[in-house]
Amino acid sequence: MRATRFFISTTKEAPSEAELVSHKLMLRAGLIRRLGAGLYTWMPLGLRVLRRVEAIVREEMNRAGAIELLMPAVQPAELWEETGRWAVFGPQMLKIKDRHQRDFCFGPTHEEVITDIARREIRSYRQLPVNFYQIQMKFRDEIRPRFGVMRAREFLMKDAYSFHASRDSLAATYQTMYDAYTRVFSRLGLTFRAVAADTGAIGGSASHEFHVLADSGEDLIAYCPDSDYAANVELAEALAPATPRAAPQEALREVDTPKQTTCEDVAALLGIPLQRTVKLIAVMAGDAMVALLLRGDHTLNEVKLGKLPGMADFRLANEAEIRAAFACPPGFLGPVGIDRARIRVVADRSVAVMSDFVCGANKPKTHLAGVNFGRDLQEPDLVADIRNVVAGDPSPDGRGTLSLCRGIEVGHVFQLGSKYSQAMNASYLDEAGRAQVMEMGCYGIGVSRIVAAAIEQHHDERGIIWPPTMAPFLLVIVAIGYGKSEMVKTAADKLYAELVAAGIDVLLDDRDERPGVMFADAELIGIPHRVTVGERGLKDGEVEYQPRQAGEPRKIALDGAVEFLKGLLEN
RNA sequence: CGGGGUGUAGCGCAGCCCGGUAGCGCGCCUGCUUUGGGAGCAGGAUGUCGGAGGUUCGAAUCCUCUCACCCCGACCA
Repeated sequence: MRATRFFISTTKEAPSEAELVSHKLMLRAGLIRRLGAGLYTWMPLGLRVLRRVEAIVREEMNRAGAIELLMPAVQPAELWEETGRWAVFGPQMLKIKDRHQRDFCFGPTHEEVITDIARREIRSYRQLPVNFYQIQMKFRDEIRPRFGVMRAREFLMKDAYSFHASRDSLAATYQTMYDAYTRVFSRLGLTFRAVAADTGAIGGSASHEFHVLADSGEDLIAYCPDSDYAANVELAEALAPATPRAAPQEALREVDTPKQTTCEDVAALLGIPLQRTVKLIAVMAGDAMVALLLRGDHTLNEVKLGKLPGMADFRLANEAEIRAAFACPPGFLGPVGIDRARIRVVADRSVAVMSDFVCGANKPKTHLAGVNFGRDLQEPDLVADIRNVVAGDPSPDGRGTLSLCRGIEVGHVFQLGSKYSQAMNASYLDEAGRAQVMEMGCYGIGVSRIVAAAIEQHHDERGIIWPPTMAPFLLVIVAIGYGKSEMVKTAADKLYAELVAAGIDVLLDDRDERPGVMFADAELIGIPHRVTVGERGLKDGEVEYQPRQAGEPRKIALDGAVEFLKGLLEN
């Protein structure tokens, strides 16, 4: 491709709306342009990258035995009513009406549509297993789209759905997909990690997320450096402390805390570690108030809490509810002396083994110290794991301690089981001629998000550094004075023609720009390899090679340049 | 949805408090010079100041309403 026949639109400054490095660079390099909140045009350069990612995903899906199809982006409401998700998905779904006032949505996902295909097409166990996939635009009306294509409303996704006659078959395809995902992200040159994940509302028995590791990631991942344990913090188990509760040493006493409403402040006032304090979080489960006890240095894990019996629809109590139940404003709540007939107490495992701790006194401007279970208050009604793990916690697999890192979720695989096939009556006849409900798996990859995630991981102060497999061009020829120097034009054209003939995806920068502009653009755009052709070198029969990633520029003979570059790019 | 903020040229911003007919940098156009790291000189074009209403002799500036976007939070297969 010649730059003068392509469309390159770079800027020195990024629009103020961009916060993330990847977002800024994508705008500056002219990969994307914003149309509205969470809506982006993929400009020619960006589209080339997107297509590269798409191609690798497609290759690996095909290799893994998945079969491509393409489903409608717009889906009728009736299908979603069959599974009950028309209501469940709620405002995240873009609902639209046609001219007959019939309800549709712009598909946020395609379980219903594919299950409808399966129940119509698959009648016999002989047709199973089968794995369909598509690469298509999805729309989810995110509460707050942000970070450019990282969390856009319209985004490109690869979604695959497998159907099985048995759980074993599902598990086998799940593993095949897991392996295929590993290949995809490896080929894309990303540093990633597969982590155990919460199955959430979609249900199912097993689930892994694939995360590109980056400090800007929205997800927190707990992993064990000494083993292969890795899990989303939403899921990572905080083991019960190994040491039993110590016997009380201190007497119960009140302490004045005139302005201290947080565990941090109270601990600082008393000069004790934060780990000696207990905080009470009041939540409502239906009409009943539940008091959650967490150590001062821990935070509530809402996913874990929601899985406890009767807590599925919990919410934080508001101030009026708190005052009614505790006769005390928030900031001084504690578990001592409360009406246990009306308020259930759920303690985190780490709190259950504490003694002589500090907590609110249910009295304004007052806390209690030297508090002990059994002596000063009843034991908790329930002891459970309801906190987020922190770095240094023991790994749930018993091998070392956990570390935390951030990740960008770019893939997710689920064993769905029969949730959708049951609801939509997708069945087949088994060998004995009996109708059986199919087992299902689903497997997603955020194709457009990968582009942003890759930039988060691969950039420097000058711009993007594409992994070669997803670069819009593998190599750029910067021709200095192309329009002025016959010598440069001749050499650059010849080199370009020979590289094109060799099947190398090369960009010839034949614009009438100053060298600095062309260098800066090549670096911003992130093309992995650069060859500079100028009169200065040509006089000695040389051109200059410079990798984007790192390393010194080196002079190479013009004569052997094509062979040199071919050899270089084959590695 | 709650809290905070911003809308002025293609992009980044100043001007607003204190009303007087809109400016800077980058980019863009023309010419000359320049050509191995975002050129120099000279000339030039570009704005319904987000929208509507109001106050005023006069509104980018003050008031009311409204829309859009951004940030924080809640939410999230």
